[in-house]
Amino acid sequence: MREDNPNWFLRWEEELPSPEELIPISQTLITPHLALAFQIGSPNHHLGSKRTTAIYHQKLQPSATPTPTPPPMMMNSDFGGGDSTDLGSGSIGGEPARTLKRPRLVWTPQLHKRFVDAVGHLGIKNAVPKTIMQLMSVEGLTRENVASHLQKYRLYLRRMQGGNGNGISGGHVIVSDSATDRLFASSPVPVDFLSPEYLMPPLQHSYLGKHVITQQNQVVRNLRYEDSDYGHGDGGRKILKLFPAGN
DNA sequence: TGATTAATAT
DNA sequence: TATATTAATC
Repeated sequence: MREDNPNWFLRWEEELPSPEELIPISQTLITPHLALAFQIGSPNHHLGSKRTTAIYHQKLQPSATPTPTPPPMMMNSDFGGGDSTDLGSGSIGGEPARTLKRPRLVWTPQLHKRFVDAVGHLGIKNAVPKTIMQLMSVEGLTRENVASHLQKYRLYLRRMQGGNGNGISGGHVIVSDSATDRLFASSPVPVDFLSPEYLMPPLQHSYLGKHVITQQNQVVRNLRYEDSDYGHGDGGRKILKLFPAGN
């Protein structure tokens, strides 16, 4: 139990961007499937695609082919060197963003842990999508991904705080059995986020700065795309999966 | 401009 | 169901 150990939080606080947990990415992550998925200019009339908003630059396109042609990707894999995050930048090969859909992100426990760790290290004041995203330093992760996850995460915290059904208000341990909460419950909740000031009042300002990022950009994680039709074989949306370290 | 939230879409 | 997107608002 964590309540018993006054240092439990100190510990996980220190373990944040532990590179050990990150896998030294050094292999190609983009599979032919991926490439295909991205070329989804799609032989199939992408009718109904009202939103062309999702613009995803093709960094996987070695050749300058503005046209949706499925080139066997193969952007060399050895970017395991020191490239940290390029997806966020938006300009890779100088290729302007293409209008491609970003694969749906899967929040694996590992990824979520990173998220929680980042939040814990940032503190209330700085734990906003942008900074969280930056601290997480995961290639391909967008501010929106984080914002969306953060929204859900906050709802989770709130449920717990109020209900007190499973969570422990005063304490720090939160236990939930709801299938929905499994992911969230799997990681310790940053003390800052348990603060009533954070959960209750919609106050926008008035928080004084806490510590800011201690370690920054950890550099990439293992990234990989997977094929699977999420429930309904709908359009055939691809899923982006970030694998746990050591995998 | 970016963050938050709720609603809604996929 | 989980995640994405959008719109309204701060």
